[in-house]
Amino acid sequence: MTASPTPTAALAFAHHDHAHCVGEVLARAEAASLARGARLTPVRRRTLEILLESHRAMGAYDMLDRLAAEGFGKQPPVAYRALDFLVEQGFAHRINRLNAFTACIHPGEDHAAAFLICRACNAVAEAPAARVRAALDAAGAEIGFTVERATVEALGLCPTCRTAA
Amino acid sequence: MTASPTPTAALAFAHHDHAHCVGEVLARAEAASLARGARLTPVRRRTLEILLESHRAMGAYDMLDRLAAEGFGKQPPVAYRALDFLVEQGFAHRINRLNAFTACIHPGEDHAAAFLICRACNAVAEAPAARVRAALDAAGAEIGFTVERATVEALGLCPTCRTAA
DNA sequence: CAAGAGATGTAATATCGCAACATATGGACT
DNA sequence: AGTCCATATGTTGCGATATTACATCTCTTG
Ligand SMILES: [Zn+2]
Ligand SMILES: [Zn+2]
Ligand SMILES: [Zn+2]
Ligand SMILES: [Zn+2]
Repeated sequence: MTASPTPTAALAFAHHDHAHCVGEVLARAEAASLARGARLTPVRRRTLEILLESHRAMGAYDMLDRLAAEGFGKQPPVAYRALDFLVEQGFAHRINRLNAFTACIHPGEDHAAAFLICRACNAVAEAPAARVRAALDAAGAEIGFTVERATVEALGLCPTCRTAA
Repeated sequence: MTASPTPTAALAFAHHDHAHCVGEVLARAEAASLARGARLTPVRRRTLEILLESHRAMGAYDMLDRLAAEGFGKQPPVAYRALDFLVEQGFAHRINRLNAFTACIHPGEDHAAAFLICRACNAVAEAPAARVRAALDAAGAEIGFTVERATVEALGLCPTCRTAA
């Protein structure tokens, strides 16, 4: 266990000490919740854990199945509310293209993210998108548009699937 | 859903000779269809016209209502198929964030687009996104990811609404 | 004309997401 | 302690979005 680096986008497509990265992110989410007075309740915490463990983008109904199997509520709002909370707190992201959610790899920090979705294996990586965001801000500025929130989702091939093909 | 795209991104948020811009774009789509052997049939053509005339992002079911009222089929696939065709041909774009579709302002050309969505008036502008795309390609390349298709959607304030506020 | 491809239409169903309401839980305050 | 209130959790029911499967029609091509 060297240092304790922020999980990087590259990790999403590679093997790694997953249990460790789950614990790391979860601990950060807990700290951030505490710091800002948000309540990381059992359902919410478990929802984040499941997202982290699956290490993929998950649909709300997939999450609902998991939660229901563990004794939480069985109706859609249970999953949607927990997921919405995580998104609001910056602990998870919504991937519009997939109607799905994915855990954030650096929860609590303010950051622009781009999502790289492998069309072959469905892995989703969260990449830093500061430069993408800057280019988008500039494109908006040219016509007087002020960008507040951005959705950037790329479909393509991850290194592994690219090699395989 | 209330939005509005046009020939240049700047025009999207301003008044202009709309009838002319509709004709212009439609003519280009026709030429492109002819050139590549795609069949711009009556439903498809009418769907594109409606998109252009409405000058907004439209949901599939809104489009279906319009088409049904004009004597075309009344079932969802009628709208979805026509819209899918237009998207495939590059005559329209899907705005994932809105579950809606909008006419492309330069149909047939190969281009990277970013969509600027005003959160106040729901107008949608299609902005050139070559630089955004380049930045995204670079972000992917850093971890060996090959970007094939990108979805870039920004939420913010258009010039008009910004001034009003 | 016959055969096949592609387009259009319908019915039925799958998937995604939310509003409304009831109940429970946990502090804050007498 | 007990009351009050905000928040969270659970439910029913519904609305919006999207697709599959199949029937029909229309072109084109030999
Ligand atoms: Zn993130
Ligand atoms: Zn892959
Ligand atoms: Zn376009
Ligand atoms: Zn506006």
